[in-house]
Amino acid sequence: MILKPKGTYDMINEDAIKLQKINRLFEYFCDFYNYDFIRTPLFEAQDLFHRSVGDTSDIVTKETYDFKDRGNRDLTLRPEGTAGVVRSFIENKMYGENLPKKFFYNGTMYRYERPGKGRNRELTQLGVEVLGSNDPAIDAEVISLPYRLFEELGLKDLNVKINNLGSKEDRKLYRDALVSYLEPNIDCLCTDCQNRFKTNPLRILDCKVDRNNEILKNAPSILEYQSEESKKRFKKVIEYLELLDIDYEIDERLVRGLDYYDYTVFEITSSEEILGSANTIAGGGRYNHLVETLGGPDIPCMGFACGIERLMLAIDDDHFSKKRPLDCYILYVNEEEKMKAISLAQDLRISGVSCDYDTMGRSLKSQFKEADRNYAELLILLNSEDLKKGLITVKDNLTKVETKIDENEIIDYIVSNG
RNA sequence: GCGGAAUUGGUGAAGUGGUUAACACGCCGGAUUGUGGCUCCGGUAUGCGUGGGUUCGAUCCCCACAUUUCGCCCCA
Repeated sequence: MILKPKGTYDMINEDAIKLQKINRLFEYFCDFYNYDFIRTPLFEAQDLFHRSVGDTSDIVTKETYDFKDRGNRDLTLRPEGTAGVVRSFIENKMYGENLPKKFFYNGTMYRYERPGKGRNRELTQLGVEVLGSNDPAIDAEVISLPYRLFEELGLKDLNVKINNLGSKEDRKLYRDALVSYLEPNIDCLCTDCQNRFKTNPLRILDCKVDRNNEILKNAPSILEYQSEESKKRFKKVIEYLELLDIDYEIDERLVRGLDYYDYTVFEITSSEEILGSANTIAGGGRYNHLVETLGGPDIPCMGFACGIERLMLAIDDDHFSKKRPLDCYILYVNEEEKMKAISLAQDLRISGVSCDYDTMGRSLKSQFKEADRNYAELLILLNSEDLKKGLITVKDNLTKVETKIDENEIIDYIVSNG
């Protein structure tokens, strides 16, 4: 037997229904926020991710699916969605059009990592990117959209953590201060942190091992190393968030693992009880220099991404995994009735009525069961005797009331009762 | 990438070094020969993850691998 590749997932039954509902709700939200759908390739030039996500992040150093195609090109299955959208923005010269561009996307991402709860090699993300506006109102909007979405989905223990990484210059100042603070004590930190000290010292801040280490607790705060302008900007973001009634928590040690972020970064977490350590379901931030880094003009951007598999774990099954009901189910026994069932089904479907009938040679008794499994609201009982008189029996599956309808009026009857 | 645990049908699971591997759910058929959901009866043919090894004989013991899962790392 051929099995699915490690870390991949078949979305079937309740999961498939849940996935569809999430997608529909997300698109519905995006309409109201005025975001347009964008679809970019599943694979891109390898270089794109090295230059955007950053060479020190784990995602790029050891988690990408890299391959050469038959033309010997170096390609990578996308590990995240932002880089592709930015590439498309630049390549299609959208910076010359009306800004901002507000996009939403939805698709699979690929990261070669050890699978576990809320961690897959093929993961599905939905997200938005706003390109062209540096208004703090956009920061607040991009945080509020997923927040409202999650509220609507009934997620428990929602928590928004937000931080300000400041500008590149701010960050360089802080980085130097942090390095000189940590240097004398570096031996007291865990081995991972000692490595991070060389590659990406800011990441030491949200190390879980050293989380409660006194050295880190007393480390200088990034918020103190920022220009007045950065601070003012962050204050505005907070002010707008409060205006939107979003509960947030400032976490000055929130850093995030992708190199392209500056200014606002945020994460939304849900119940740790359900999700364990993988309880970050959405994250994002501002990336004001990525467009320039990738060869475009100086265009400020902001976005978020949400891991759908984690979101699905966090959603209560009861409300979102019910199969949609069928308008009617047609029951028959002999071939004459079956012919009628087939043509009637066709007519009903064309008239906008969902319906189905048995194709497994089931007994009448079993057809009733099948109708219930499909949550059929009306049962159409075909009977040769009645058909000769031009009559068809319709049974309401809730009240169990049967009505004999003239064959010629059956469509109208069902449409008007549906 | 590192450490732990697990793997028996469509599903949930019991079990044993030796004929036909329980039980339950589900599904199908019948009783009710064309009006179901209850009840009763019967059926349920790719079943002990894969490959080796020990043994007269392995689903059971040993080894390896795979997959799943928990924790670490990282991220969504």
